[in-house]
Amino acid sequence: MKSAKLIQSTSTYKSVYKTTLNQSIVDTFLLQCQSLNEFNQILSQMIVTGFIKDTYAASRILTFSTAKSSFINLHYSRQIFDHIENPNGFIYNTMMRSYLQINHPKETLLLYKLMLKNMKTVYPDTYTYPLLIQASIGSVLEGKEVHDHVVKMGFDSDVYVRNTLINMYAVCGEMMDARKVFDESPVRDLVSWNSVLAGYVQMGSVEEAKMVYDQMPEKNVIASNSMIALFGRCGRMNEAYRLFVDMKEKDLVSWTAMISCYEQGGMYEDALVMFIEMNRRGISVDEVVVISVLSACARSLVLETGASIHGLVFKTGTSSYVNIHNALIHMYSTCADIADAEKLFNSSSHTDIISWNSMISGYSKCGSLKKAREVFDKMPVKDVVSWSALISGHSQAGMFDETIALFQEMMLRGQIKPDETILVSVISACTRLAALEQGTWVHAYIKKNGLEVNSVLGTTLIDMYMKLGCVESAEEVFYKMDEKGVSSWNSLILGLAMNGEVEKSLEMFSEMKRSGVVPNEITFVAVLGGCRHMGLVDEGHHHFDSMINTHKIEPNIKHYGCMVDLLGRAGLLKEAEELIASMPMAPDVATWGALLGACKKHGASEMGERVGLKLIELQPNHDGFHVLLSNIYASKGSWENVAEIRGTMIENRVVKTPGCSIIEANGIVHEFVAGDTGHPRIHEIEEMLDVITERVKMIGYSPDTNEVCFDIDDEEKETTLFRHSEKLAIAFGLMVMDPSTPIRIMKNLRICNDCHALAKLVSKAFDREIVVRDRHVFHHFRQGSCSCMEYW
DNA sequence: TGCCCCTAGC
Repeated sequence: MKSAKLIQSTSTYKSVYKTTLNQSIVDTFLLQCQSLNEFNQILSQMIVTGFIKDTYAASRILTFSTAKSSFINLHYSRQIFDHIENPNGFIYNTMMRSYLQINHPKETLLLYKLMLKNMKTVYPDTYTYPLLIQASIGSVLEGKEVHDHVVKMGFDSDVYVRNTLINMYAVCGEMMDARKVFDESPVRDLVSWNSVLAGYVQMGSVEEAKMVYDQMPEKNVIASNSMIALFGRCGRMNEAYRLFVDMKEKDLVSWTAMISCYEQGGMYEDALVMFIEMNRRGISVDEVVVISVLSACARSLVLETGASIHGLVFKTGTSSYVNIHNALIHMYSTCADIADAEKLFNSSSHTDIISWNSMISGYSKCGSLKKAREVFDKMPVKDVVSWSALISGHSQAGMFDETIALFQEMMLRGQIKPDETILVSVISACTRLAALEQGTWVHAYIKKNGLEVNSVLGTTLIDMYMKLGCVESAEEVFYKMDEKGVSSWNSLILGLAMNGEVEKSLEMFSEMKRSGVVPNEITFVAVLGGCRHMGLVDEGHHHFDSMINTHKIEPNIKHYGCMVDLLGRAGLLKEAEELIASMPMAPDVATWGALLGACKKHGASEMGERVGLKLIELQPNHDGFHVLLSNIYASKGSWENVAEIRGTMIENRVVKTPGCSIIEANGIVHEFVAGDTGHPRIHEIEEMLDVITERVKMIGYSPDTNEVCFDIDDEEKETTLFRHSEKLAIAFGLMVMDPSTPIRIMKNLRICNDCHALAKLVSKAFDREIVVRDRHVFHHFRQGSCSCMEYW
């Protein structure tokens, strides 16, 4: 009865055997069986003759069918299983193992339930529980349940069962439980030791792993290889190497582990030397080691070695492996040998997406974005890496508009979800373009889709919000981050200081130290920069000293630059000049430039002249220094000297960088250049400027004409001043933007005294918040005052 | 009939 359905599918074969079946005939037949047809012949015969009722025969046919997954699918095997009248433990185990092998652990567990239901005729044995334990990997709860059954049924003394339990807990990251099973084991074999060791290795718990390894009664190659890899991952190269040298029997994997340790630790030369030594000793190479060593070549940009490895793998015939082929293309394109990359790429069948992606990133790295796009367009199937290579390629080439356009194209097509690399590229492009709306959209997308904001992505978001003047949003990102790296803190500290919240910035610096994150040299650039904004001379000195003495960080030229600027702005010009003289390295243009700025601010025209002339000598084509020096002369009315500077500027072909401000209004970015008359709404803007002037003059504005360095009369000076790009942008913002939205402006140069004074008064007279980011710092203008407290 | 099995990547 039970066999009716199965016979149907096998009925065409019923007359093959006339003789009665026995095990020896079945065995002979199975030995030759190579297709489903042949299999069905014997199976139908077994059913018809009733030989299938023989438990041993049934187990043989089921074992055979589960082993031949190439022509018998598991569903069919299950049908056979269901037709076996008195399946024993062995038959259950075989079926359960098959489900496990095709990754259907749930079916394995269901079969166990069936087994328990039929407990009168069949019992789980020591072979059943390892299978069940493996089937419950992925759910600790299920694993514990199975563990309970093991104890209840009395199988917990079996070494196989215990070892599988150790492995299960270790894989699930439950090392306490793994360790408990291990410690309580009456018998421990090599597998027990290796399993518990593998758990610690996977967790990266190097001390625990080391302890287990040292206690092992006999050290096997696999355990030693794992330890080498673990030491490497933790950056403990010396220990990895010592272990490697001390190993009595090294195999190919030991060499590979050591080489990839070096490769991943950035010690590319050591990796290559080790590979050469391996070859010299005549140890054969495999795919894994070749890929590792090619990666070392790519990362260290040593094309020649890479090419000689190419020669070697060509000889051994491994170059035809797809993975090696791809690694070669990657190596050539990364080393900017795009011609050889192309040659290999064109010689392949183009079926592998990885080689296409390598070509895209190769062209991107060489700056051939057009070619990268061509390859991209020709690709039959694109994955997230293809988009990532193209998008980050454009971002790295400074093509920010294109970066965002590509991202929009990708989102529009809707097939690929962006990964973290893409998001980081797009967010930094938004930062550079001051495209806050677009950036905020990306952030909203991340939140909406519940994407993980890891340290890098979070830091990029903080950086964006801070550089676009949205302090609260930046802080929100920071507090929601799970893992805060030193760069996350740096972005926060730097951003707060940049936005005029220096006190908070310094508080965060203390908080950072309290939370155990070790500050690095960038942290101190941020901290000293904060002190500089507020003119906190004593505090600046204190942090500068603690950097050297407490944190053992050698000050670099940027730290000195900050200190010079801090002292100079505070009017301590002599002290600043002395600090420059005490620097262990040659002061750079920025350092002298800071001093020159300070001279201008404090009207120290004698020192200013000296420093200015020195700077012009150091960098004759820099526009800013000429302008600064010229301003120093202009402010004391030395028009002859001003004219002289203008002469040198013409002689040195210095072109004054025009001031340029951008403002994003209603999703569109508008650009204004000083003296601009090109904007389509320029007449309205000019009318608005008149309105502004009238209103602010009533509350005490008078143009600060000292800023204009040319010898022209005061009325004309005033007109020139009113063509400054930020004023045009402010007027435009007042015209078109909703009063509830702050007017955000990005300027390429520093904001001038006059524009600063005007912006303060506008914020009061028009009751509007204005945010101007200049080259150095943010100015949040609210109700007549500015967050920079007049330090900029 | 079984448990552990290390090394690589756009």
